[in-house]
Amino acid sequence: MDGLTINEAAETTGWSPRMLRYLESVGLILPPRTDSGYRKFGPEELQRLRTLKELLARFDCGLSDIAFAKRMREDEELKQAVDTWFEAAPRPPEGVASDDWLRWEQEKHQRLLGIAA
Amino acid sequence: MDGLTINEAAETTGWSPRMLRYLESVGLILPPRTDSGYRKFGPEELQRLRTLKELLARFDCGLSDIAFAKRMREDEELKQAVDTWFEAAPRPPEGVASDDWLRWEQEKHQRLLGIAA
DNA sequence: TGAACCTTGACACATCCGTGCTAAGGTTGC
DNA sequence: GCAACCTTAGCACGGATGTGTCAAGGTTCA
Repeated sequence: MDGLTINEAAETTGWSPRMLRYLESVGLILPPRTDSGYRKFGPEELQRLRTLKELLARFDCGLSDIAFAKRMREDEELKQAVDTWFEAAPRPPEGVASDDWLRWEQEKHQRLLGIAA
Repeated sequence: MDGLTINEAAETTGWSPRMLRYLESVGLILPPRTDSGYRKFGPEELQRLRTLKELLARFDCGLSDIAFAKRMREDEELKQAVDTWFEAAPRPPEGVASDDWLRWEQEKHQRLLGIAA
C-alpha cells in the first residue's frame, strides 16, 4: 500500500485515529481509499494534518472555524454576503446624508441577501 | 436621545435584548453609549442587526462563524495561515516531483506558521 | 486460519454556544 | 419620589463540538 494506514498516520501526526475519521467527516481532510475501503494517508495528507494542528493551536481556533472558512472559499455567495455585512461600516462615510447612505446600504444588502440573489 | 434604547431596538429588529448584549460581547455590533452608559442604537446599528439576522438564517451559520470571519478580516496573519492551508492542494500539481513539491509546501507553511513569522 | 489490522455505527462525556431568566443597583422623567 | 427603564453579573439549560471507547463485521497476510 502506498501511504500509511489510519493508525500509522495517527502515530506520526499526533491526531487520534478517531479524529482522523472526524476530520474526514467534516470535509477537512479527505484521504483516498484502497479498493477495499481502507484510508490511505500519503505525504500530502500527513503534511496537511500536521499544519492543521499547528494552525488550530497557534491561533486558538476550532475545527468548525476552519470548516466555515472552507465554506466561504467554496460558496462565493456566502463570502459576498459576509464581506458585505462587514463592509457596512458602523458609521456612515462623511459627506453623505445619513438617510441616503442608509437607503444605499439597504439596497446593497437586498441585492446580496434577497431571495432573488 | 438620538437612537433607540436596547428594548426598542430589540422590538424593531427581532433580536432579544439579551442577544443584543451578547452580540456586543462578541464584538459583532458595538452601539455607542450615552454619558450614563445606556446603549444607543442608531439606524446603522438597526440595519446591521437586521441584515445579520438574514445572513445567519439564509446561510444557516452561527455567530461564532461570523466572529471567526471577523477575526480573519482583522488578523492578516490568521487569514494568510488559513488561506495557505487550503491552498496546499490535496494532490501536487502535475509535472512536479512529489518530493520537491512536498518540501516546498513544508517551507511555505513554516514561513507562515513558524514562530518567527 | 487466526491475529492484527481496517471499516461504520453508536453511546458517552466535557466543553462551548446561544439564549432566557433573575438579582442588585444606577438613570430617566413625570 | 416612584415607575419604568437601563446597567452588569450570574445561573441554567438545550444543542452542537470534539473526543474516547466499544461493538459487529470485513481485509490482510504470515
